[in-house]
Amino acid sequence: MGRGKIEIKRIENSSNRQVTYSKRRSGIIKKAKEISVLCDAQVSLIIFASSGKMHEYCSPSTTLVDILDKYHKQSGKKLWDAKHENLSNEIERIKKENDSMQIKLRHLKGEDVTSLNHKELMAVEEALENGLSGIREKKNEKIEGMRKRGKVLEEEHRYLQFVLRQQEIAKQQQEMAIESNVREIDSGYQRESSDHYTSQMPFAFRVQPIQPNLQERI
Amino acid sequence: MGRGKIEIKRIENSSNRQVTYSKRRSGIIKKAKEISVLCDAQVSLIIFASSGKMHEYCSPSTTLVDILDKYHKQSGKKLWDAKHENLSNEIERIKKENDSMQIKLRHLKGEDVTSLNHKELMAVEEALENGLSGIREKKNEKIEGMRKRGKVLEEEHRYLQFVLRQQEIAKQQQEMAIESNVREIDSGYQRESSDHYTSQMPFAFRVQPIQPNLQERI
DNA sequence: AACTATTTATAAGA
DNA sequence: TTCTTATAAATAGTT
Repeated sequence: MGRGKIEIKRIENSSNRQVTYSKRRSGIIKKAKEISVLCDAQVSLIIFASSGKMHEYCSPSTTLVDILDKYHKQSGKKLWDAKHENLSNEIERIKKENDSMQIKLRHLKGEDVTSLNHKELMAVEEALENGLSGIREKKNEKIEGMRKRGKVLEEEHRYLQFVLRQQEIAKQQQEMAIESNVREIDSGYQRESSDHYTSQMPFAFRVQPIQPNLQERI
Repeated sequence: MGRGKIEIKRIENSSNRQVTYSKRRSGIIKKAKEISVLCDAQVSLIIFASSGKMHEYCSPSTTLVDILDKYHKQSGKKLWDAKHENLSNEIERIKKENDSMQIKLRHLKGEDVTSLNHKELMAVEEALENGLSGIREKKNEKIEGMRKRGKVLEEEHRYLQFVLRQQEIAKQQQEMAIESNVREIDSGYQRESSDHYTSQMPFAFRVQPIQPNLQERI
């Protein structure tokens, strides 16, 4: 279409080729826009000149990624590399896993069980019973543990009170001893008294009386 | 270019649009071929009709992947990576969902509950109890349903036996009647006997005795 | 799917 | 390059 007909073969004259490229490029992009609008089509057009310069057109209703995604689905050709495919597969796999877990959870909540047959109902019931007995066992263990720890705390409390009392007594005795020294008289009372209190200390606390990390196990 | 000028806007008439699409599609693909050959250009053209059908053209000297690779390098736009990132994010999201469900399921099975505090234990226990009572309710409903259907079947069974017996009796009576006719004597026995059996038929079965769609409700 | 009157694209020239 | 214009090509409406 022009002053003369041309054969469709490479234009050897470089500047002619350049001019024709420029003209036809804008022509084809115009056509792409038109078919997009007129016919509700989604078009992706990418053109590289031999110089390496790129031009593109993409329908306004979509994106290149979107079109390539569709292309991928329809043609089956792998554009996205193996890595991509793997990711897609993994998503598929995880989604399935997800769905089945969701169903299980629902069943365990007693939802959506109308579709289950008797055998399946029994299985769910058994699972719930097992779970419940397990949970109750654990709970009881905890309660028992707390009870025991309560006792231990009580004993520790008693021990601490004992130590405190002992320290107070020691202090008093020291003061008394100082008084004695000041007066430079009397002795034999101090040691006897100390022995008395030490023998009152519960045996269990003479080695490592305080439980470490007590809080963390509650 | 045609019998009349057209405005470049969506063609509302569906079949017109379809025809125009077809014509212009081949036109634009021809143009793509021509610019490829004439100007040594590399062209990728992907068109989706609104119907979803795809057509593509790619210069013979290259491939779509190649062009997209170049596109990627020149435009700096991430085609691959964006897609890749999206997929990765989705996997991440779904995995998290997955994990939390898995933990819930474990807890409901009574596993891994050591890490739970007392309040959480109580919550799990309550969920199990609720589920269990729900399941048991459903199960009992089913059992009750089965019991009822069992009764219906029993009654039907009795009815069928009754009908069968009645038919046998009728047959016998017919035979007796024939014998009577042959001998040309006796009468008054037949009718009495028939009335006797009809009165034995359970009242409930005199209208619509058989339940329809019995299987479907099991 | 073919036809054809027109419009549109563009090759060559300025 | 860009503009012009003669002509080829594309295509809208029709059959």
